[in-house]
Amino acid sequence: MTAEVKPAALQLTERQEARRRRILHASARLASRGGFDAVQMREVAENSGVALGTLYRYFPSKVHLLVATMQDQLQHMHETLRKRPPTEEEPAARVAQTLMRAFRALQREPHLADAMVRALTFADRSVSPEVDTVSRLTTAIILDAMGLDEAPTAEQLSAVRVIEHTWHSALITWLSGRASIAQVKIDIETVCRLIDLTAPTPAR
Amino acid sequence: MTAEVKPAALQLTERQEARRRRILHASARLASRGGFDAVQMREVAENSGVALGTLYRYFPSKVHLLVATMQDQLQHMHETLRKRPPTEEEPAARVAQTLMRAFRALQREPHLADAMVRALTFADRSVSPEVDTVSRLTTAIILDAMGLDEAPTAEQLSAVRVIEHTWHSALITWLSGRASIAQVKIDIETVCRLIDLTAPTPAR
DNA sequence: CGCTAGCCTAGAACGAGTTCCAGTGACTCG
DNA sequence: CGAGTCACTGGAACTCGTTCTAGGCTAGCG
Repeated sequence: MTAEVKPAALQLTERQEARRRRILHASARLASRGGFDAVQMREVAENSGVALGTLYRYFPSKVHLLVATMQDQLQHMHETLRKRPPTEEEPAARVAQTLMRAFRALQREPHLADAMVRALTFADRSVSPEVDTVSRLTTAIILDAMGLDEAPTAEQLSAVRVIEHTWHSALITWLSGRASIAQVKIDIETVCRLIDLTAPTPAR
Repeated sequence: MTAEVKPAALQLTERQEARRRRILHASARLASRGGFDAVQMREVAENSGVALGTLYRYFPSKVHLLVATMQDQLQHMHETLRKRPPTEEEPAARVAQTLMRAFRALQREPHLADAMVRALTFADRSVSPEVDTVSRLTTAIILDAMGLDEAPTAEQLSAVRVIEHTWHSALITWLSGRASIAQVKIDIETVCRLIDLTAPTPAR
């Protein structure tokens, strides 16, 4: 990671950066209270001391705002995870361990997780760039966890994409109460087996 | 003292069943025009010759309506797929072939697919039973495609769940323009490898 | 110093999902 | 036959995301 890749924010002044932070903070706070529905644009604006129109200048829709919130949280998590890399040996186990850590972190703020994930999957084409950024962040977290020596192969990247798919979707089923935590764990462990399967030096 | 009954499936008169059909039909038609946003409750009501309040009696929210629409379409697809079972030999290939067929069918009505999938992933707890029905239908389609002789093992069921996760999430990335059709194909083929991996009598 | 350009604020206004209400018609039970 | 019940109708009303308008404040520039 070299420079800030904020697309919407080109050279913000300090006051503007502070506003942006206040908005994201208010968004996360409201989200952790009551999830997606609790993040109401008027309230976000009020809580961050900004006019409604200004909020919309910074984030052109509620989904944009929540996806940006997710970016923020993910960056946080990425750093945290980096500080304590997984203890397992095998790449598959390392990824599973990392994702379960992330999952436990989300469990602590289920409403926030709900808001962010719902926004992410509900996002339409107009939010694609931002969603893509989130996706790249997630990919980076997984690749980090794998602890590869060399660049990943195309096959491995496919496996990582599938793991991401499973991660998001499993999260949704858990958030909507249709899957238990144990089931999410099993699903993650199952999909992580793909990593062994696509290792360049097969241990099959 | 009459017990509260689920309005969906229990003891509808003929006129009511006809109304329900008209509503679902109007919903699908509007969805195939312009996706999620084009399905407007007032318009659905008008197009199916029903008052708005009545529409809400049958389907308590737009998401409920669209998930029910998906149920309907999935049932259709299940029958169609049954009539032409996959030609491949190996279970993994059979499932991949079946899902790609389903995918091509969705490509023909991308807006409809958009509306249904967005509704599905956006659904909150109040829609859990309906979403679960959709999930069971999908599971049935995949299990059918596998062409098992015996009941699936727990491991296989995990693999099927992961395939479902991947299916939904890959669909979303395609619908929001962040993945190409080729990429969806690769992801599906990748995840289907889990089937071989969890086969009770390993084919390799 | 005054002007113009932007960004910001307050608040009205609009659209679509959802809820509510008064009335109507049909069917059942007494 | 009469009364009550219940689904349906038409439409008003409410909420919240989003857009629009008018005016104010700041900054840079002549």
